[in-house]
Amino acid sequence: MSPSHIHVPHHCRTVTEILSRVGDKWSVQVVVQLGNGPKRFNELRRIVEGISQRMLTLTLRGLERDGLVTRTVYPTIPPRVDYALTGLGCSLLKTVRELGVWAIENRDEILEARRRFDGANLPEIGQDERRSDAA
Amino acid sequence: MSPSHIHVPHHCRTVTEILSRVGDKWSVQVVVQLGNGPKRFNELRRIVEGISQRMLTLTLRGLERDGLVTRTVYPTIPPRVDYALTGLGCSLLKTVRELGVWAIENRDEILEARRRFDGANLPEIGQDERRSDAA
DNA sequence: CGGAATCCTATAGGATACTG
DNA sequence: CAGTATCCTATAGGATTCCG
Repeated sequence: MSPSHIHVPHHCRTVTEILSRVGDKWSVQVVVQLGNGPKRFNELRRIVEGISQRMLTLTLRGLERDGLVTRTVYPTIPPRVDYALTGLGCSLLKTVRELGVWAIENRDEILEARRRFDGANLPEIGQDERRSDAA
Repeated sequence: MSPSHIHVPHHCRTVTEILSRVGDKWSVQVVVQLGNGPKRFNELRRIVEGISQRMLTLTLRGLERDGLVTRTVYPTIPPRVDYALTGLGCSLLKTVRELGVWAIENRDEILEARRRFDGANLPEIGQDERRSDAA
C-alpha cells in the first residue's frame, strides 16, 4: 500500500465509495445485527427498528452485491431466507466498530461543541430556525 | 463503555449520526486535506476537486459546528480565512483512515463480488439497466 | 414469508449570480 | 477572497399495495 501522503485519486474514489456505503442510513445497522449471527428477513426487519421493508431489501441486495453478506433461500412453504455475514462482511464490521467506539467516546464533546456553535452564531434569528434539535 | 453485545439505542443513534457525517460526500475529504495542515477556503476548493463552493461552505460549517475544525478569520483586505483540524478532528481522521485502509485493501474483492452478482442476477433484462457502471 | 412495484416527499447537492 | 442567496435536479427513502 502507498504511504498516506501520496494522493492516488483512484484510491480516493474507492474510499469515498465505501464510506458512502457505510454512511447510508441502514447498511451498518444491518451488518451489526448480522454480526450476532445469521438472521431471516423479517427477523432483521423487527430488530433493526425503523427500517422499511423496501429499504431492508435494497440494503441487503447492496450488501450481497458487494460480497458482504450471503443470501440463502430455503424453498419451503412458506419460504425462508437467511442472511449472514461473509468473511469480508465480518472484517468490515470490525473496522466500522472502531468508528462506533470513537463516536461514543467523543459524543459529549461533539454535542457540547454544537451547543457552543449554535449559541454563538444564530441566537438573533428567533428561537425557531434551529431544526437540528427543535423539530 | 458497555460491551458490544449490549444494545444501547442511545448509543446507536449517536453512531448512526456520526456515520452519516463520515458518509456524506465531502466531509472526510476535507478532513483528510486539513490533515496536511491548515488551509484557506479557496485552497481547499482547488484541492478537494469537484466540490462546489456551496458544498465546501456547508461542509466546513458542519465540521466547525461539531468541533472538528476551527475557522480563523484575518480581517485583512482581501479577507483571509484559515481552516484547521482540532484535536477532535485529528482523532477522527485517524479512525477514518483505518476504514480507508480497509477499503483499499478489499477493493478488488468487492469489485469482483459485484461482477459476479451482476453477471448472475440480471443478464436477462438487456444490456442497459445497469446504471452502476454503465451510465 | 419474503419480497417486487408504484407513488410520493424530503433532502443532498450542483450551477449560477451577487456581495462585503 | 470568501462567502451568501436562489434555483433546480437527482437521489434516498417512506408508505402502500400486490404477488408467488
